[in-house]
Order: sequence, then C-alpha cells, then structure tokens
Amino acid sequence: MTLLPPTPPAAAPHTKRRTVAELSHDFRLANGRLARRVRQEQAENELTGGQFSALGAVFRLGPMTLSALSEEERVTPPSMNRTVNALVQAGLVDRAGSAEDGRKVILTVTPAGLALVKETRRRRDDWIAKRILRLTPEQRQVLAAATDIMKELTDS
Amino acid sequence: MTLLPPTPPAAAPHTKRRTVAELSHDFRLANGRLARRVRQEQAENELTGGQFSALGAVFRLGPMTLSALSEEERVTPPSMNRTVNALVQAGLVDRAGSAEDGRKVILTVTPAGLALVKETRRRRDDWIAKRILRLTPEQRQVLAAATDIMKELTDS
DNA sequence: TATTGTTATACTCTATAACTATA
DNA sequence: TATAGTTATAGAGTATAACAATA
Repeated sequence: MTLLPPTPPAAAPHTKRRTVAELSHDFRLANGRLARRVRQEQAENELTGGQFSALGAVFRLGPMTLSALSEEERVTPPSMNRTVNALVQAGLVDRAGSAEDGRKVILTVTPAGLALVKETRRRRDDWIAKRILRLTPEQRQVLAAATDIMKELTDS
Repeated sequence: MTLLPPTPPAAAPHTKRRTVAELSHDFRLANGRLARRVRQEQAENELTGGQFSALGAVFRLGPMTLSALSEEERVTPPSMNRTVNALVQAGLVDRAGSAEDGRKVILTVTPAGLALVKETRRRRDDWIAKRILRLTPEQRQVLAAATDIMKELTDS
C-alpha cells in the first residue's frame, strides 16, 4: 500500500515515500526516542520519576484524596502512600484530613511544590524550544499540525 | 513571536496559530503522552521494561560484551549483569566466553529472543498502524514529515 | 459491613564496593 | 597494574496482606 499522493504537499516536499507499515514503525521509534531524550532532562531534578509524576497530577487536577491519586497514577494506595510521604517530607505536598469524611486525606501542592513543577516544566519546554527555534517556519508548521494529529492518535 | 506564515500550507490548513513557546509545550506533551500510550501496549509482555530494552539493544547492535551493553543502556555492569542473567535464564540471550579475550563475554540473541523482539515490535507497530490507517492521506503526509523532523530534534 | 488510609513484609531493579580471572 | 565480569549488600519503588479508623 502506498501512502503519498503523486505530488506531495508543499509543507514537506522532501519526505521519502513510506507505506503505512513503514510510517508506523518509523514514527513510533522517532516518537519514543524523542520522549526518552526529553525525559533525560529531568535527571537534574532531585525527585524520582514517580514522585514528580504524582506531584504533577496533584498540580494538574487540584486537591485530591490518596485513593484518587493512586488511581490516577495506576499504583496501589500503599505505594502511593509511600510516594506521598516523600513529597510531604520534602515540603512539596500538604496532607490534611478531610472535614466532611474523617477517613479521607486531602492532598494539595504547596507553594514550593508549585515552584518546582513550574521550574521543571519550563526546563523541559526550553530544551525542545531551543531546537524548534532552529527549524524553518515550514518545519514548525509540520510539527504544529503533527501535534494535533498525535493528540488524535492518543485519544482514539 | 508568531509562528505561521500569512497563508498556511495546504497540508494542515486548520492548525491553530502558536508561538514557539506554545508549540514547544504542546508538542512535548503530545509526544510524551503518545509515547506513554504506546508503551502501555508492552504491558502484555512477560519481560520488564529494562529487560526488553536490553534484549532490543543486543538485537539491534548484534553480538556484544556486557560492558558495551551496560554503556548502551546507561546502567552499571552489575545491574546489567542481573538483567542479562534473567534474559539468559529465559532463553532469550546466549552468554559465551570470548575466544580472543578470556575476560570478556559475548552476548547474542537466541532464536527465541529474536522471535520475541519481532512479535513485540509488530504488536506495537500494529497499535499505531491501526490508528494511522484512519487518517487522511494529508495527515499521514504530515506525520511522515514530522518523523524526519523529530529525528533531527532528537539528534541535535 | 464497606471504605479509606496505613503498616508490615517481600520482591525487583538499581547502585556502590569488593572480589576473581585475565591481559 | 588495568580491565571485564561477578558477587555482596543496600536503597528505592512496587506489590499483597493485615490492621485501624470512620461511615
């Protein structure tokens, strides 16, 4: 099965012809390698991957219970409890009992946690922004269009 | 800083305008989420992430020593030694002494390891291929062009 | 009784330090 | 001596099972 129309669109005239199978393979590898490379930028952070991911979830979703967070992060409550202990001890997350339901605890991001999330997010964006600045406007346009398509792929 | 020329290219006319900063952030997130989603397809595999990654490296690079593999995978020799032990015990990798240098061991992928790598690779490709098949030819062309740009970003 | 969170315990993966065999 | 690999041991992160507190 061929992929491209006889005359390729103007946005990327030099792209080689690929079958869907070839495109799937090449695109998947390029996506995975780039994601891995971006994630390496996190290594400078003092938090582990799981800790930063949990902190980011509380930041993104707002105050939430331990169970909700453990479900969101796909780990068991005891595992998340340990992760949260580390975040609380580091002063990045606040753990408070719920007023309505005494069994629950409410987790919120502290100002220090907020600052760490923002600083890390900025550093990761910077890494890729520095490279995107070197691209041509046409290449940036391709990435912008690809971004929307990738969201579609992820959600479908 | 604006990103798009006054008249957007034909390949993706509906893409919204973004600054480089916005594009960097959106693209990074879309890339990371898609990679994570693809990686979830691996969960059906009986190997851990590190084990499959090491197996894939030996498959990709051919017979190699333990040190070379540990450097390639960015882990210490003792850590890789344990990973390799698991792969050898599972019959996926063969460990043999080097003829030239008695200190070295040469790791090779067994036929069973080869089959596992190919089967897993096919399954992951299939997941994304199924979704790429639903795209328009223009969208596929964008992904093809984006693939080349993403390689450039990773390597630069 | 059911739910929420925590503690006890174990297993895996990673690391550093120390050891063995070979160059 | 230096290098390649292995073993010993420890720390971090995950899990299941058992427990405590509350609804």
